[in-house]
Amino acid sequence: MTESAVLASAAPAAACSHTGTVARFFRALADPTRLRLLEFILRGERTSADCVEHAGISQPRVSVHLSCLVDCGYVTARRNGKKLHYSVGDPRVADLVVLARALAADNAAALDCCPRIGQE
Amino acid sequence: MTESAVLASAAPAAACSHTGTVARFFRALADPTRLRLLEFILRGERTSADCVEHAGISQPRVSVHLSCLVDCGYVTARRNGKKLHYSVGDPRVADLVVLARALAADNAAALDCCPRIGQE
DNA sequence: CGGATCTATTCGCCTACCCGCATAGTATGG
DNA sequence: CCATACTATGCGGGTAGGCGAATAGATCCG
Repeated sequence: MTESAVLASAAPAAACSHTGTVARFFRALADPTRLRLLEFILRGERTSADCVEHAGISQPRVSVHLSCLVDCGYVTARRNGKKLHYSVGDPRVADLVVLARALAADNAAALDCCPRIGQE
Repeated sequence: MTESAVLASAAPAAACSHTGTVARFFRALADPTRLRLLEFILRGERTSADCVEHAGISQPRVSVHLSCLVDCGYVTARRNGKKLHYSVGDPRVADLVVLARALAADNAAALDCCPRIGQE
């Protein structure tokens, strides 16, 4: 790792990450299937098989969604034998979801009528 | 308004809003243009003209995005003379954005490489 | 090694949604 | 009231990203 790379990763860069990156971060939660999976994993470590059963869609689709959640830093994967186990390490993820749920609940009526966003 | 409707709006329904609704809520922030507008308004009350200039897209498009943010409960509109002024009333909105920015910053590298989500 | 699981990738299709442009609607001030 | 901002809607086109189905790749156990 170069010196500048070390500095870059050490610096939080927090104040100024690009808006596009943050939008992509939100996009990961903007799909009902992924959000459902994340909240499922939030309640405890889950295997892929657990997730497939819970999501009610094909294994390949679930694999893609879980990869996405991992890439975006929401969950981490741990291999144990043949199986992968997924869990949420960062407690801020739960905070984010709880906060969003509270806000969404307070605006559910208007939200459900917003014609600019698909009906489900 | 019916009695049951009154009860429904009085009850927070907080604990159990449907996942689809929350996903729709996130979807509003999943677009870079809308997120950019929200963060702009978060820094102070803005007119539509301010927003058009800041966003760099056409007035009709900005109008649609602002309507979406209003519908989803992120911002409120106030008319003063001919102009509409937009602002963020609920402080939790700022909390949500700050929290998401912090998480996104800590995963920026992986996020930018996630092939499941478009490159911008 | 070889078969049995478990997980990831590719393909084609289809819908959601963003954009610019043109136009319609609405509130205010003279 | 009417002209003039200001704001919202409709349309056509393009791209992102969701889905199922088929298949390829990994990993472990005997």
